[in-house]
Amino acid sequence: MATERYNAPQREKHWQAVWETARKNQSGPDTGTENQGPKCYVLEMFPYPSGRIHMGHVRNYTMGDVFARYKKARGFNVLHPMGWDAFGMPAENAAIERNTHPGTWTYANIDAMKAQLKSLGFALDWDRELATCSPDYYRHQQKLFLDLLEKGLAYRKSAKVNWDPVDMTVLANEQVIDGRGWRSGALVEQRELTQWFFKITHYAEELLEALATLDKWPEKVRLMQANWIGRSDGLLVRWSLQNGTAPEGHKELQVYTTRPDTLFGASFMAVASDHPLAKAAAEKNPQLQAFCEECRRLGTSVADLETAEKKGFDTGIRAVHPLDADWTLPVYVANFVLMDYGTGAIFACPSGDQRDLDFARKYDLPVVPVILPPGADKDSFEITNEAYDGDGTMINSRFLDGLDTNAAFEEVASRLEKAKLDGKPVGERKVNFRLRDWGISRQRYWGCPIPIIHCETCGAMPVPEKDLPVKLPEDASFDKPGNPLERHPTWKNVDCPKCGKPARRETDTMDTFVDSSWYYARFTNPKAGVPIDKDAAAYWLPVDQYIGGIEHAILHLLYSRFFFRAISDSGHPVKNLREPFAALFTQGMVTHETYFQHDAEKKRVWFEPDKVRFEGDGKDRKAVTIDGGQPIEIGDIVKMSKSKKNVVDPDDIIAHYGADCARWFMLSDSPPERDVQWTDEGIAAAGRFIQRIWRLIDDAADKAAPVGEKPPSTFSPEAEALRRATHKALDQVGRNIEGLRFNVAVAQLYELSNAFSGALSKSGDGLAWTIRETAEIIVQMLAPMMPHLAEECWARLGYNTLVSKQPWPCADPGLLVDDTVTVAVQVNGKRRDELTIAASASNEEVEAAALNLDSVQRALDGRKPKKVIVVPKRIVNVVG
RNA sequence: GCGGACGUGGUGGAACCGGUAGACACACGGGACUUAAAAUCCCGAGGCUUAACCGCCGUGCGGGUUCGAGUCCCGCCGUCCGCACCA
Repeated sequence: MATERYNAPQREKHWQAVWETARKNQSGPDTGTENQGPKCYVLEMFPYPSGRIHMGHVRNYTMGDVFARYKKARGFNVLHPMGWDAFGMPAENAAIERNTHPGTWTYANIDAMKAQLKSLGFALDWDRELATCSPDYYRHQQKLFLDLLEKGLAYRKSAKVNWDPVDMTVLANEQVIDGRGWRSGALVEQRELTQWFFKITHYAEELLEALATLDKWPEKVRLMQANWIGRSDGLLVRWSLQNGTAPEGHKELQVYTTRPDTLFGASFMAVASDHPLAKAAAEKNPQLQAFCEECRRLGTSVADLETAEKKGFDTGIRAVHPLDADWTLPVYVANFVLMDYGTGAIFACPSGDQRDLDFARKYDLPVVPVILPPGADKDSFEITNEAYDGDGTMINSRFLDGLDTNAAFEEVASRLEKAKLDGKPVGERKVNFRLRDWGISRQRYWGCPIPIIHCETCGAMPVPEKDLPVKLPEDASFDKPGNPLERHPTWKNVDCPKCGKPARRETDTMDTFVDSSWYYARFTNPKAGVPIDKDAAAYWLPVDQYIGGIEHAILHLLYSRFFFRAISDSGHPVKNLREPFAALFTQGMVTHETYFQHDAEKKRVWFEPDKVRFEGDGKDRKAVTIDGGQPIEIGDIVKMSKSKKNVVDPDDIIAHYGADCARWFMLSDSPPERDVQWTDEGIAAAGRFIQRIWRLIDDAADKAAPVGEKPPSTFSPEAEALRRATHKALDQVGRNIEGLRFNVAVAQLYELSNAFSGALSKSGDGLAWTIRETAEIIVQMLAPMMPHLAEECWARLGYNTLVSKQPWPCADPGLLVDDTVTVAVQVNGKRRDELTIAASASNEEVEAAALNLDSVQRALDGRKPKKVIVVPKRIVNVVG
C-alpha cells in the first residue's frame, strides 16, 4: 500500500487544535505546577507588533521553542511566555498615514501576529501575554518611575541632546549610530533641552564588574558592553593659572588625565569652547568669542564633529606646571576637547597622543618624547608624525627617567596627591566612565506618559499613586509633526497635587527601551497588582535562557541590567538578584540573495525572489525576469529586508510546506549564532526530509513489535548495530540541544534516519523490537523541533497520547561504548592504515597489531620503530 | 586608528580536551523504477597522478612547538562586526 504524502498544513492545524484542547501550552499558574522539576525560564526577545512575522522571528522563536520543549521533556517546570513591545514610532506614523489611532493599528497587528505565531506551533503560554501599550502594563511602569525618582535615580536636567529631525524626538547616545538615528537614519543634531534622565552612571562600576559573572553570555557582548561603559583610571590635576594672565576669579584649571606619567612631555593646555574658563576669557576677547561660536556651530551634528579638523585659539592665559613652578604653558580653546568628558580641560602631550600631536604641528608647539618604546634606541628615537601612546621607559622626564610607564604613573600620582595648592591636594586619583546617563524623554504620543505635573509654585511634582495610571488621551490628533500630547487642548491641564493651583502635565513620554527593561520580570506574574510579584519573580527569575538578536548587545541588554538594579534598589528587589538574564544567546540573521536591474539613473531596482527565474548553475547561473525573460543581476546575500525586497513571507512557507518545515530549515545547516541563508533548495530539502520521516515511520509502524512488548533476550548484529546508533544519537542530540547547537543535532537526526532506513529492509532476532525502539526515539527527538510531525508519527506508532507530553527518553550507557574500536595507524605522523580491534585490547596488543600491518611495514621500509605512541581508542603513531 | 571574531570541497557546514579532516545537507554526475516525467531508491565524488592499487598534496599565507596541528604559539593577508576626538 503506497503511503500517502504527509499533508503538513492540514495536519498542523489538526494538532494545534488538539494541543489547544489539552491546554498543553501552559506553564501553569504563577509558580507553575505542570512539572515537579526545577524551574526553567526560556525567553525570546519580544517583538514589535509591526503587523507581520518575518523569518528572523521564525528563527528566533523556533530556537527558544525547541529549547523550551526539550527542557519540559527533561522534567523542568518551564516558563515560556510571549508579549508585545507595543509602543513606538511606527504606530504613530501609521496613524498619520492611515488616519487611525495608534492603538487601533497596534492591536490589529498584535492579533495578526499572534495568529501567525500560533500557526507556527510554538509552545507559548498565552495566558501571560502582555502588551506594553496597555495601561495595565504602563501604570506599573509609572510607579517604577516614581520610585526611581524618589531614590534620586531619575532626575531632570538641561542637557545637550541628540535630536532626530525626522522622528522629531530625542535619542540616547546608544541610539545614535554613525551619527544617525537608529530608527530613522536621519543625521542627528545637538540641541539643548530639559529632559528626564535615569542615573545609569550610578551603576557604571557595578555594571562593568558584574560582566565577569555573566559566564553564559557571549564574550563578544560582554566586551561590547565593557567598551561602552568605558572605564578609565586617571588623575585629576589642578594647575594654577599665572597671575595676570587669567580672567578675574579664575585661579586654577583642573584637568583629567590617564597619563600623568607623560607630564614632562606637556606642551600646552586645552579647554572646551563651553568651558567656564573659555567663556570668561571670551568676554574680553571678541576674536575668541567668535572662535567659540564657530566651535559651537560646528558641533551641531555628530557627523561634523567626526570629520572636523583640529583647531584652537590661544587665550593668552598661562598655566603653571604642577611639578615645576617655573614652567608655564599656554592655554588654548580647542575644538576637539569635549565639555562633558572629564573636566572639559586637558593637558596635552604631543609625543604621546595623536590629537595633541596634530594640534602641536599645526600651531608649532613643542614636541618632547618622554616614553621610549621597548627596543628603541635612546639616541635616535624621535617623534615625527606619529605619536607613541604605548608603554616603555621614561626619558626627558627628570626624576622619572629610567622608570617604566606604570611606575612613573604611580610616582607622579603619589607626589601630586601630597602636593598642595591653596591647602588642597594638587592631584586626586579618579576613575572616569564613558557611559552617560540615559535620557528617556521622548516628544511623542505613543509611549508611556511620564507621571509628573509641573507647577509654577511647587516645581515638578510626582503624580500621586492613587491617580495612576496617567492614561494617554484617546482623542489625540496626528495631522501635524511634533508631539500630539503637547498640543492636545485639555489633557495637560491639571491641578497641582500639592498646592491645588492650575498646573500642567509632563507631555514627554518614556523611551520604549524602558518598556522592555522589565517585561521579563512582569511575565512572572503579569496580572499582579504591583509591578513585580515578589514571590513569582523570586521563583522564576533569572531568565535561564534569553535569546535574541546581537543588535541589542548594548541598548536593550545594558538598559535591562541597569533597570533591574535600579528598581531593586528602589523598593522592588527580587531576592538578592542583580542580573536578570543568566544565559544569553544571540542568534544570527536570516539572509537571502538579492536581485536587481539598473534604471535609467543607474539606481538599483530590486526584485522579489518570486519574480526571478534562474537558468544554468554554478558559474553560469543567471537570473531573468519571470515574465519577460530579461536579464537580472544577482546581488549580495544580505539580511532580508523590505527595502531590498529579498524577503520570504513565513505565511507562504507555512501554507506550502508547513510550519515544521520552516522550523526545521531554520535549525539546519548554519550554526545558530551565525547568519543563515534562505534558499529555495534548503526549504525544499527540509520538506523532503519531512516526507521521508513520514514514510519511514509509516513503514516502521508496520514492521515494529507491538506497543509495550518486552525486550527480547538476544539481538542480531543488525539489531545491535541499530540500537547502538540510536542510543548514541540520543545522547548526542540531547547534548546538542542543551548547548543550542541545533545544526549539529539536525545532522545527527539525518544520520540516524539514514541508518534506520537501511535497517528496515533487514530481518533478524530482536529487530522488530529494535525498530519500535528506534522509531519512537527518533520521533521523540524530533518532537521539540517539528512538534506537529512528531505527534502524527507518534499516533501512527500506535499511541493515543501526545508525544509532547512524553519525558525525554534515556540513553542506555551500555550502548554508548563499543566492543570493538577502529583506530587510525600513523607512521611518522602520516596516516597509513586503520585497525579494528577489541576495545579492551591493551596498549601492547594494539602496538603489536599495528606493527604487524603490511602498510606499516611498507612505510617503515625496513627501519626499526624507535617509539610507538598508543592513544587508547583513537590512534597509534609509529615513529621510525 | 583601537578592540574583537572569523578564514575548512562547487556551496552551507562537521570535527569532544592536540589524535582517521570533510560528518550531515545542498548542488552535481551515474544507475534503477517509468512509455515519459515528477517523486522515490541505490551508487559516486577534496585535488594531482593512475586503467586500478599505490603514491603525493591538502583546513587563507609563512614560520614554530609536538610522536602528531583545522585545533596551540609568532608574523603576515583577507573578510565581517563593534567603538571612535573619551584626554
